[in-house]
Amino acid sequence: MKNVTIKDIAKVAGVSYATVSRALSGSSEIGAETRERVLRICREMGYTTNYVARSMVMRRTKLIGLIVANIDNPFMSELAYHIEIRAREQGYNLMLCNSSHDLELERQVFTLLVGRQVDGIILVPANSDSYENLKPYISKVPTVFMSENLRDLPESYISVDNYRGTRMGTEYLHALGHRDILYFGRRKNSVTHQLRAEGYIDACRELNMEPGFCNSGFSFSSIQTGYQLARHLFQKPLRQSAIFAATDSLALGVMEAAEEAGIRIPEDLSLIGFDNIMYSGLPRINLTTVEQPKKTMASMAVDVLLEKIGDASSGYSHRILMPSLVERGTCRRVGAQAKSNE
Amino acid sequence: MKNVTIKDIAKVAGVSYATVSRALSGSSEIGAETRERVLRICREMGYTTNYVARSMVMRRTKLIGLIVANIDNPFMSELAYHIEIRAREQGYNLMLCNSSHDLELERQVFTLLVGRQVDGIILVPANSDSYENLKPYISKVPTVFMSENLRDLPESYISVDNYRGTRMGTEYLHALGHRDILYFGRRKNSVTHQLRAEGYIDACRELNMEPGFCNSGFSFSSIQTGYQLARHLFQKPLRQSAIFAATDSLALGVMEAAEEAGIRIPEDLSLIGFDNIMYSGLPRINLTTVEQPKKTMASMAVDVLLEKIGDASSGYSHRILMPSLVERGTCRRVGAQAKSNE
DNA sequence: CTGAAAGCGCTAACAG
DNA sequence: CTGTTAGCGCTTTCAG
Repeated sequence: MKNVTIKDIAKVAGVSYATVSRALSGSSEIGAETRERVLRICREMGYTTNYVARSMVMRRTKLIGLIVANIDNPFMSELAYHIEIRAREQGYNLMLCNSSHDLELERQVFTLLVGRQVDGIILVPANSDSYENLKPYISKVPTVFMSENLRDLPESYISVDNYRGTRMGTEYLHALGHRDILYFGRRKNSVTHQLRAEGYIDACRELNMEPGFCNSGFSFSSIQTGYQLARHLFQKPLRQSAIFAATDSLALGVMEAAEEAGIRIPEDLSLIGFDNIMYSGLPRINLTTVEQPKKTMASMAVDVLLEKIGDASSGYSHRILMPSLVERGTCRRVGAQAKSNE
Repeated sequence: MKNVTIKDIAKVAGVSYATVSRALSGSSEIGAETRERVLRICREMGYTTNYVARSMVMRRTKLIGLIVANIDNPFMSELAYHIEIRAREQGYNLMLCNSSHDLELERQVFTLLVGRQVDGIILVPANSDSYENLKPYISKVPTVFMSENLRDLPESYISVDNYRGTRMGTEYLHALGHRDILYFGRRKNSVTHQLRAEGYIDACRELNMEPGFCNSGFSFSSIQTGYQLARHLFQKPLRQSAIFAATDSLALGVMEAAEEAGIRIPEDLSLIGFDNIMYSGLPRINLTTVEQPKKTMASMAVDVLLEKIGDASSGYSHRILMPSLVERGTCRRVGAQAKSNE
């Protein structure tokens, strides 16, 4: 199991181990024949660089810490997939941690990652308190936030334009003839969610509709949450002809409850989500939704982070990407009179 | 950005830095008052252990490499989730890599992880050639394979009893009155898939049914693959009354194609899958399937790996877990005459 | 162009 | 109980 080191190969090559290091690093200050010979011996002896030792002296690890609330969540695992690939392209590897939506745990893994000497951290925060929660530690390592919008906080983040997203969705529903739309799953402790709600509200105002809400409090979005909430909601007949769910997961929960309550989608009720997770494109689900450009967000997060790693004195940047509407099968055109009937 | 080291705190505490190390490691050979004082100073100065340096001398990193074909796949991200949590409980962190179902890439990231000095590797292989592919490198680091069954190869793996799984499913379908079942998506380069096919075949034999196949060649399972294959299949009227899909993803593809072809599930066709990915429990999907106990598999993989790390001379172990049937809504009871009609 | 030597931050003998 | 010292494997001046 003993790995062959630079010294071992120096010995058989009959050179100093500094020379081996030079050959390996492609340094110019080394003779071509020596380089070839050393490299050949490396290959023959199956040498592999010890990155731990290298990191020690180079004072960088080429490691990025990735903290997600829950990798077993389609939105985050899709991000993680693209982040890993992009990072590796750039010579970085990923150290993955789940915060399990827990601020305490999030802080714990953050400091742990710092102790591991990661060169930077990409974070999909547990909630809007994450920034405050991590503030004392963030100065220790280049960090970029993802998905959660930090408004004008002095830290880099990548986010979609959530406000525009819900505006677009609301306008789409309006164009389809809906005049009474329920915003479902408004969440408290998330700026992202607040912005989504604001986009919806403003669109309603401009289109002369009355905003209406079904709040989810502090619980983060999941199919479960959506289901519970919707089940309660469907106990009384619903005035609205459409539901705008704050996330696709929530929308999926709505679907489940609707099924149970005998409410047909889209015949009786139109439904639109936000995120465009993979589930949503499934046959029978076919959820109309507002898409977040996850692959772009992922590469951008890596790029912004590497920039920051490269130049510690650089400032911070906020990148807001445009969402887009994905029309599928859960929204139905309703007549002008649909509003008064429903 | 300069981190405070053991030396810095030794200086202000007025002790040697070995003493600081002792205080930190909770060594017994140190005075209680000294320990307290040192620890207090550590806290005050915001000291954090440099794990890279520690790894260097301890010759272990407390890092586990996790290679999955594609983290953006519900089966694997669920495994990853549980693996990460279990590993962290045991003081290990995860280095995550995607092989993207590519043997060449898989080898690349494997050696990369070895160079990173991970203490062990958990691998969800790209296909059945992974073992051969990685053979020269596996000796360098404790490794456990997951999900793919290695038969009697001398390497540790965790797998579900795939043979029993399809047997169970087939018997279930038979008990529901089905007498002609199509096995869908039989794959070539995977022992796991071969075992699933065998379980189906043997069950058919014993129950006096004629096995029938729709093969997927070498392409790994995905909704796409299932859809393409099923679309082709549904061009001619189907003799069978039920389809056993080799994986849930494939089954989802079947659903999509069935929808398009106007075939109702389960009214016209019963469908059963394998894996029980999260998608399958979704409203409207509600896929009957054979479940793999993913959380158990994940903890077990970590435990087996740590055992191996702890005792390099220990042998290998094959752990085969029992699958279970999850009855949902895609299989329908058919009359005794259903067979002759369909 | 190549060798010698210092040192990254930490642990672990070995002395005292 | 505490200090001294020698590395872990590698990169990087600094001499030659």
